Amino acid sequence: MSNPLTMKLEQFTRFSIAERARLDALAAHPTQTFATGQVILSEGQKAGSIHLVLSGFALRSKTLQDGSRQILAFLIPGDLCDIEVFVLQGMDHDIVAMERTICTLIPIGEMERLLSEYSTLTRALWWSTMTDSAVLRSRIIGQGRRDARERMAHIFYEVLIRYRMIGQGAGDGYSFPLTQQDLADATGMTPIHANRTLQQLRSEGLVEFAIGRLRVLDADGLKQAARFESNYLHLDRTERDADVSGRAGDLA
Amino acid sequence: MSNPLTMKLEQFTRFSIAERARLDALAAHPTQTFATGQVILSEGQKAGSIHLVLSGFALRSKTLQDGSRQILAFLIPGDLCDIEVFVLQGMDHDIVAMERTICTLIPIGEMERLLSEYSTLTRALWWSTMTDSAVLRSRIIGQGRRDARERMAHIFYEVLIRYRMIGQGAGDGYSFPLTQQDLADATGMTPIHANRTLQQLRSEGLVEFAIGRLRVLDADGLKQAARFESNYLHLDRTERDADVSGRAGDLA
DNA sequence: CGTCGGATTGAAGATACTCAACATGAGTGG
DNA sequence: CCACTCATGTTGAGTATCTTCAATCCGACG
Repeated sequence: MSNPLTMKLEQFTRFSIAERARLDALAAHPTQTFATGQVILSEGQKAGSIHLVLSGFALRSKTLQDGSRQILAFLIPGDLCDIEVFVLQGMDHDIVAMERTICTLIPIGEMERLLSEYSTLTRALWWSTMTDSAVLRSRIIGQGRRDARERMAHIFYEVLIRYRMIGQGAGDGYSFPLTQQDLADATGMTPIHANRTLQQLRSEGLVEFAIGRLRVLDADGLKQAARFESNYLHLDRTERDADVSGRAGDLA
Repeated sequence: MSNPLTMKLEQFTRFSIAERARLDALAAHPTQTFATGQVILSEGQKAGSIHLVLSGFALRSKTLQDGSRQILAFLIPGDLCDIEVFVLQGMDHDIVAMERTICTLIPIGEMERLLSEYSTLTRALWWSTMTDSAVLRSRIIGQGRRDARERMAHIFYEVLIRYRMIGQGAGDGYSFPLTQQDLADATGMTPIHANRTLQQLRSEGLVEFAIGRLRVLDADGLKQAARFESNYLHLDRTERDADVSGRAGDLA
């Protein structure tokens, strides 16, 4: 079966049989399972292997000296936690599992071999890191120029799209195991204000946010509320997000 | 003479004579000069060559439909505007020159050859994009968890450090050709509030901000005011920022 | 049944925004 | 040389958004 990384990268490239097999084989490596709340990688750490999320949900977070925390990104299946190890000396933030999360550990050497062997893969991975950067930029725009409601809607919508990229989130919502406190740390507000903002989105009939799960009731409305601009995700081969209510099946 | 890209990358790697020569030779390519305010690359555009800033000052900016603008990053000599062209279909934001700015245009093919030829360079460039991401993340932290004064101080300090990485900014401040409107767009405030925040930093004796030029009067104070955390820049070979008042000369 | 983490509500206060006026300086045309 | 415009910077006053500090509620779990 196709691993979620393959699925994600296929948004961008069409792989040969050999490349695809090689990529899928990554999931065969030994895995490590992390419990809810467990730290996958902590600031300063430099692991000997690269962590690929196979299933579950994790996030990048940074805690400042005064205790305030900022959530930087969400990691869903198919995301690499730390390709940075290739070149940087250590993590500059933490990665924490928000539900039972399984990672494949890819030895650095193995990854290096893979990259030198298949230049298509190198490009695909590069694409992946570039779109990650684009997501970071879009979040800066959000924090700088969007109000609380728009920011929260934007996060919900972005995660929805990303789930759909790996062929999930079509049914009744998707796994989004955050507390309102976490949500506040992601959007840069206080938990109180996050609560009220959430209530607003609920009352507008856009989303339902039960603990651990988000259900998008009105995707178009949510997109509008977020003032979402689609182009930054650089989806080459997909329908983009014109039809989010649509079929997950034909992404593969 | 060494081009600013070489200088920057040497923060991370030590190059062989051949590699260094090859890298320096990039500056020999045809250049293009942009006037103040001129758009170097605009959203949606996909140029046939990669733009490397040789001298001047530019920024990445994104204008939303409602006219509000967010400045995403500053580009100083040694920065690449659009390595993304390798893998993405086009720019998702604009790049604008803020003073007379000279770019080398490196044909994509040439860059590809360079990368396949010298794996050290590939790594070094990878390091560069990774640190760029780290800067983006730090800005998210800023927008989310720092107040106006801290945000502005942070931007000033970050640019100071980055200038020092390329061996500049030691004397009486550095080129920072922004209006208060631009500063507001970078920090996510209104120009009025940017003005007042700036006045505060001035009255505290931390900086002087004449038009087009920033002078840091009290680097340590500024760092403190920004609640700056040094590690995210991943400076391997330099003194980091322990001694910002110090000597630019021995960076090379 | 009590405790505990999360969610929710209220009210007061701070930070940052809006709107509007005014100052300053560079550049332009009469 | 002066009047004019225009972009930038500055200041004031009123307002909105978001925060702080409480208190309360609720369901899960021992």
